[in-house]
Amino acid sequence: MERKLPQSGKVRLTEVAKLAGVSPITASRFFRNPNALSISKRERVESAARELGYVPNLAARALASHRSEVIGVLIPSLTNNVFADVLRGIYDTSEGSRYSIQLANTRYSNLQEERLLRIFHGQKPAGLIVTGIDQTPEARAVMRNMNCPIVQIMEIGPEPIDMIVGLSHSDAAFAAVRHLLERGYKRIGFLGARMDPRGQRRFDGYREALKAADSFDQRLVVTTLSPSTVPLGGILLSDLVSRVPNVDAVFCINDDIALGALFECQRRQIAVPEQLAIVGFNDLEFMASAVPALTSVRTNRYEMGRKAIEMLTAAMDGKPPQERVSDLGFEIIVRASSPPRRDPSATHV
Amino acid sequence: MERKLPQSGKVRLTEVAKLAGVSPITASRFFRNPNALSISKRERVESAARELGYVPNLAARALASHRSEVIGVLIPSLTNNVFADVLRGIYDTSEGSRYSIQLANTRYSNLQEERLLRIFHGQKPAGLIVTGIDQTPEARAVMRNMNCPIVQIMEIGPEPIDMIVGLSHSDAAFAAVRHLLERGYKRIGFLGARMDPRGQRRFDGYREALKAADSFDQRLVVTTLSPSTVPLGGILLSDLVSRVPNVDAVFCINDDIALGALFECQRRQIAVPEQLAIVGFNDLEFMASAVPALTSVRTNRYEMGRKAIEMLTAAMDGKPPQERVSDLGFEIIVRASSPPRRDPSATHV
DNA sequence: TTGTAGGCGTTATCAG
DNA sequence: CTGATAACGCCTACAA
Repeated sequence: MERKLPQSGKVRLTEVAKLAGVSPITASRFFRNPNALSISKRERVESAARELGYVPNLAARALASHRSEVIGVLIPSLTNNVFADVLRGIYDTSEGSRYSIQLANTRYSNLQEERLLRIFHGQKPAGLIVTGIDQTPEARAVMRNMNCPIVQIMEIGPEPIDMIVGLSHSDAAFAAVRHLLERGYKRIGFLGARMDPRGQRRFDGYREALKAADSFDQRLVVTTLSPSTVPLGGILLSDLVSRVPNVDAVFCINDDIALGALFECQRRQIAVPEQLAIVGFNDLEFMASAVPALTSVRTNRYEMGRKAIEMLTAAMDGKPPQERVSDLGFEIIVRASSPPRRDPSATHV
Repeated sequence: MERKLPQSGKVRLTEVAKLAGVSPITASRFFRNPNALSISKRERVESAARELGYVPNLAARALASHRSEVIGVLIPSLTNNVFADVLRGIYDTSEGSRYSIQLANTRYSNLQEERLLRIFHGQKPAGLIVTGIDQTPEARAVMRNMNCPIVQIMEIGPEPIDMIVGLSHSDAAFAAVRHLLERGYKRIGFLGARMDPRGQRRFDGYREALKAADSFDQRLVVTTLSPSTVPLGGILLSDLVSRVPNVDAVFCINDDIALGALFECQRRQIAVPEQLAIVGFNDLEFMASAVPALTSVRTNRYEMGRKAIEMLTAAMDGKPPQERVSDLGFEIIVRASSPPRRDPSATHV
């Protein structure tokens, strides 16, 4: 019985081997580990493959070897700039390797994440990158079954599934709020949207910093579950100033909210930073351009993606792990929106 | 000879078929075309699959069927917000289908594009999405060899490779500049960065509109090949006003440049829109929030991604093409940054 | 360093 | 509508 599929001059490993005068398995080895071949055969296979224009059939390879050369990547949003940078790091770094990226969007939903994880599970990926540390127990169970290296990205936390690279969002937020406190601000508001787990932990850092200074006040906290957008920053700021007119600084959960807050101040003729200081989070490029330039917390997002792929490929290639936890830290980038406060009641310096 | 690979309770189609009391091929049909089965068998296979937690092996499927269920997507940038929206449309829409997305980043390089296309070629994708209409002849040759439906996105133009969805960037820019002319602006500058093919065509639209009004002046054009960023918008604006101090409006190649230009005006105390009108391109969310709110050209980016997948899946599923060219158009969103000009020399209306 | 043998899980084909 | 049979192209395991 003949198969009728048009084989369109398909070149298989067998053809390459025949032309090179070696057995198929030798040719196969050439593509996976050239160094295992004698130099003469290596060269013969190489030129034969080139001559025939051989392209390996990845499906056959995956079927026979029980593993694909796919790295699954789960992120919660495609729209958020923050992930664009991480993705760039991931794609740039994986491009050199033999692995390809399979991206999926959880839309900030744990259920979606579980579902996607199950799909990935069926594809036997060589490695996996997941966002954050808040996977459900079910999701963690699926991952443990996947039998491949896994890197959690964006933040660090206790009990990593396997490897983890990121920063402590609560520490970063704590430091940002300390910066405001040290510069003399007293009534520091919090503008939060989306309030995903990382946002929650930024809020935790904010609260802890203020509690330590005995300045925490629930009325200063304005949050919503809606996705972060620039316009929303304006709405949140409006809310805050109507509730606490004498607020003197705001810590925004991210830069989009901060920009929206700045615009709202411009609209309301609230002088920034004289009447209100603003601090954002992530340090997107526009923060330096704004008028006034906006203080923010710089996170190493590109680096996070790069590092995740490096850790993963090292593990997939069987190299001993150098480190399972990589804290990429953060940096408070101080700009004009949060100068030392000129407190009328303070002595002149 | 036994294989030693731990099969870890792997559930195959055979197991499902056995439990359902049908032949493997019948079970196989269930997953591809349930309607070809009698209702009773359909139900038996379904419950058996569910009970066993069966997940199809995509590699085996691809090997046996000679086609992968992968849609290759080539975009020039991961950082640019514009593509994030398109990607969201692509991922959202493909999620329901049986196709998965393979994303690759050309980094605005034709050579990268060719290289990636060759890689995709080897993977026999079920469909392909490429950005723009400026593929090299070599790239076009590779694509023709791929023997799968192809959709070009972002813009429409002559000689589509297969299908195409987008808008005319020159028409859109022309309309934006016409808007300024009609509102009485005389010296309309152009701020351009990156200057990729779509940027070039926006410039073409700008130039044509001004030439038609006999107002084109090369000194009003400030461009750079550097990637677009908000800070760059400020630099370009500085350049423009130092060259043509009495410029009364700027058309910016995109919204990032427009925002940077606005910030620079704030810094230089140039009143917007009284002294200078600003128009951007893409209508990102922040345009409506800015102070003043910025006029822009809305493009249907999410819809572009959605439509591309729809056209592709229809073609891949063998449906007759409804349309090979889909012009999604654009809309000038007029905001406070480009009001009718109060020309001192004009009569009062 | 190289080769032999057999199977990975699915689907195409054709016959009922 | 259903089933028997034979691939799909490559790789693992083992032996030499």
